[in-house]
Amino acid sequence: MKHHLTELLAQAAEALRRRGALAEAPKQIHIERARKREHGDFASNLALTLAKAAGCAPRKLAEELLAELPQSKWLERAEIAGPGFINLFVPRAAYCELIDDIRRAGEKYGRGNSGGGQKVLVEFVSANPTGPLHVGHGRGAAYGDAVARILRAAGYDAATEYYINDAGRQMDILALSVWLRYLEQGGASDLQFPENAYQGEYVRDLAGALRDAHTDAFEKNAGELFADLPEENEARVDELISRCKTSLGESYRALFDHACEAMVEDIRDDLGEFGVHFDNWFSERSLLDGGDIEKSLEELRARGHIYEKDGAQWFAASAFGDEKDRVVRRAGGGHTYFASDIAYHFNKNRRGFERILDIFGADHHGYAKRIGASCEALGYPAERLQVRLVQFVALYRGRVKVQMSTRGGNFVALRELRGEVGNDAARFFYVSRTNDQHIDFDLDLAKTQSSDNPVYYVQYAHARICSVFRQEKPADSPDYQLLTEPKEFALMQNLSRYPEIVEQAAATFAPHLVAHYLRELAANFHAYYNAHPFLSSAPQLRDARLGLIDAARQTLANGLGLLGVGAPERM
RNA sequence: GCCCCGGUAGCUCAGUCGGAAAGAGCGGCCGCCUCCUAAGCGGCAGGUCGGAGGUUCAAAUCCUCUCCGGGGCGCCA
Repeated sequence: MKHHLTELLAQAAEALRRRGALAEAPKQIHIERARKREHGDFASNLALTLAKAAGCAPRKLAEELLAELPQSKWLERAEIAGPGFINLFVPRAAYCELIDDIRRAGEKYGRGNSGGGQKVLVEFVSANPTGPLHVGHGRGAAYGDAVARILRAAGYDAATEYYINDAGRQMDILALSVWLRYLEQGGASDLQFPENAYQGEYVRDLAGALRDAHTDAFEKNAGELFADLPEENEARVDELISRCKTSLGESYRALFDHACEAMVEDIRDDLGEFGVHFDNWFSERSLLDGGDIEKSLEELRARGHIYEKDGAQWFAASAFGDEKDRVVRRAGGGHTYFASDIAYHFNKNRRGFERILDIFGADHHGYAKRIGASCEALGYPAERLQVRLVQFVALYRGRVKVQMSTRGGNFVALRELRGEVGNDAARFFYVSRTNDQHIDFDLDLAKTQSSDNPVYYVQYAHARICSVFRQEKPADSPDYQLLTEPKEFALMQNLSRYPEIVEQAAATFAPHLVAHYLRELAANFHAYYNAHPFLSSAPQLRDARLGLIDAARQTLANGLGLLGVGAPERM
């Protein structure tokens, strides 16, 4: 509808240009939904923006545009208002036709092709598999998954991916933590579990599972393990890891893999229950094994962006907008985490994606620039990579802020949140705010007043319509011209906005637009429901009304689907 | 010190590629179930859009400065 009217204005402008009244056709025609009923359905400021260049008063120019406006079944009339706005009125018949369109399209209503089949890779969550996901990861999961669904609806070819950090020190610490718990459970008495190892209860579960699978294959004397350890906490853990590796020899790999695989499986299950399924799980270790790290660094070196200093190898990131240069290979040998990132994005670029979307937690915002710098240095277009940060989720119990730290084991798990408020409420809540807005989540409030959550309001609208249909099925093609109530018109108008919402949400990676839209649409329906009877009205009017709310039901279901939230038939 | 995000109604937030008289939910107050699910609806009250300049026919929206809050700045991952 919007596209069509924009096209009409473009044709009018083009006609003026041919006549010589305009020097050139407008680059972009801006048209928006009118806020007031008396301003029609759509309004354009075209005449105001062109007036200066045309050397002509805006209202006069608007008049000339109107004279050239082609006829269309979508356009009843156009008016000039205020300083020179062009207000466009869509005929009622067009809205009536729309109801049929929606019902015929079914779950396809709202899908568009603004994406043009572009291949997009959406990477999100990517939490270290060193512990269960917490509520912060949940936000990334809900956001990333909704973005991917919306992109697909808008005609993008979107693939989702989880990057597994299955290499590096944090994972060694997890393996060590599991091993120590294992020894503890085996009866080791003089064991001092380090405070900076992973404290969570799940580590004990992993140790228990390790014993179930391998009995006492990993038993060692704990006593000598703790002799003469360094004072400083981090150094002590590193020394313990080193002794663990020496002590276990070949079987360290089995310990490590056991811990890693169990954690990844736990994360996969957790996300699966949350309705988030990834197309691909990408292993960091595969970058090492497949030689991608060497290849990407070699490519950077060949392009002259790697230099040596203080015995380490540096990537000249500052030449590409980063604050400073970054180490990729340490003086002591071994590549940095950043080198893996370079290789990972090198790999992403080579897989043929036209756009690469990284969704990070706000604490990773520093990486955006350096990763972008590396992609550019490797010869890929800077605009291909886009990064969206998801701001923090602060948890409160009453007025007390809950401190979260994965290592301390003092975090609130996504699983716990899901259990308390439910998947639907959690998902809807997570995406109700823009990604760059902090969320303060009061767990007590979520538990005691869950009906305050707008998700129920929207779902209830859907369930109510289904309930009506259990008593009377909607007919196929009623006469929608019978729908003359203002509330009916408001509902139709809002239904017609849905494709625009999807398109805009995709263009700006903004699922919250869908959430807010659904709230409005549900409000339209509830108001209508209370004002006019459906079943008890005259047969023909009844059929028209049932058809209208069927279109509303479909749109609510489609929108909820984009957010990964269920559309229940009963509540 | 530098970088990122935010500051809009009592609270939580939309609106920010400039457009016509600032929007919603919650909370508060007043009403509505002999009738399709009251998890609902109708109405009322509530605003210097953090502050100051600037650009413009037009600024919550763009620019500059400034104040306040949150987060980030390792040869950690």
